[in-house]
Amino acid sequence: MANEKKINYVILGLLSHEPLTGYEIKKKIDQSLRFFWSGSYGSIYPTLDTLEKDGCVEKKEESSGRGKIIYSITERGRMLLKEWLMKPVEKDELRYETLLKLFFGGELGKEGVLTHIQRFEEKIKQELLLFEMYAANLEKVLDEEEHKYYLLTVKFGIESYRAFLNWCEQAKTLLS
Amino acid sequence: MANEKKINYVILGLLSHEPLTGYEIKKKIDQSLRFFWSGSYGSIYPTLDTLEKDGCVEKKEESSGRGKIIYSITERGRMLLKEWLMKPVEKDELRYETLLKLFFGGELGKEGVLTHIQRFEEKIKQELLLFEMYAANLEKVLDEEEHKYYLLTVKFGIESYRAFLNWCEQAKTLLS
DNA sequence: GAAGTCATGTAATTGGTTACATGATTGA
DNA sequence: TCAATCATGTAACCAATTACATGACTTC
Repeated sequence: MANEKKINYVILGLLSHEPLTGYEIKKKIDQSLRFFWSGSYGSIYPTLDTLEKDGCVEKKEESSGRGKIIYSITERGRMLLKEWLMKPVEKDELRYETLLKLFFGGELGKEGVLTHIQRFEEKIKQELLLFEMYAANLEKVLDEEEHKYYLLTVKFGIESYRAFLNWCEQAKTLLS
Repeated sequence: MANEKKINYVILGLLSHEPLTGYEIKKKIDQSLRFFWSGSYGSIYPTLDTLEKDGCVEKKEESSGRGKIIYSITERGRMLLKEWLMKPVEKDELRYETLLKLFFGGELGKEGVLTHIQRFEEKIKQELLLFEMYAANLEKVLDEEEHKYYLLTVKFGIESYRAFLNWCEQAKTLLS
């Protein structure tokens, strides 16, 4: 596992919780990590292959049923995951097209800018509701240690999105 | 300008304010857009080329001095920029390695997680100070219309970063 | 005259995504 | 039986970044 691309660690991290198929890994990413990470089949399946060749994961083909391929993490995989987890973070990146369009608002005009803010606000409100539901569910099962860490990331989403909504109000005032 | 990659519009947007060289475009991105966008020479110079071939920008080579190539936007470029600005936003994306590492905190352990939170907090505090300076400067020159839109994006940064710091406190409490 | 910045550009690589192909299983 | 979902995989593409190469101008 010479290369350091993050999808390696996303997969190892998810497998460190429980054995999963490629398909299930994709679902976990879309459900639990979607706020701060993404990944496609086109990166997941090939990465599972190389992780197996490098002895970081083991595969087990179901003999009955659909013949699913269930991957689990090896000791070596767990070690490499831990090593990466301890390293300082390299990059936290925000890429908001909304802000890009607002920055060029002089060309777009006030009405157009307000439309973007409106759309943004609605999307954030919806997402926030979901996050608040996740958080409420996680709070109920905090006895399990890992849930604490999931909750941490959900709370990050909640705090951020509340701030975004707060900003929407400010922005509308500033423009009116 | 058949393809829709965003760097096209970043450049057109910056040139809609004033004529610039490729080098200056890079600086503007790093200074004013860095919170929500990025771009490298390897994408800027080739894009300027194709934008010129498509009649969206015009170049003017300085005869004296260093022979800088100064680009300015054409009417066609301005039109295409406006068209894009009016379209709904396609993607607002956050990619925070910090949150990824926290999500796998079960494997890393409490101390490790706290270290990441600490590092994150320090970085955000520094950035926030800068944003607050920018905002203060912009508030002084709000008579110029475009500054309002710059301020909007800076304020987004400020609100977000304050929320992040608030989350850091919550997180530390939750873990202790 | 050396270091730093200004300035333009390119080749190789990266870290993916998208779209497609294929087929089994499940539930209405 | 038919749509939806489960499940695996690949080929082509893409929007960049990184690292390098080159050289002029400025400032100490």
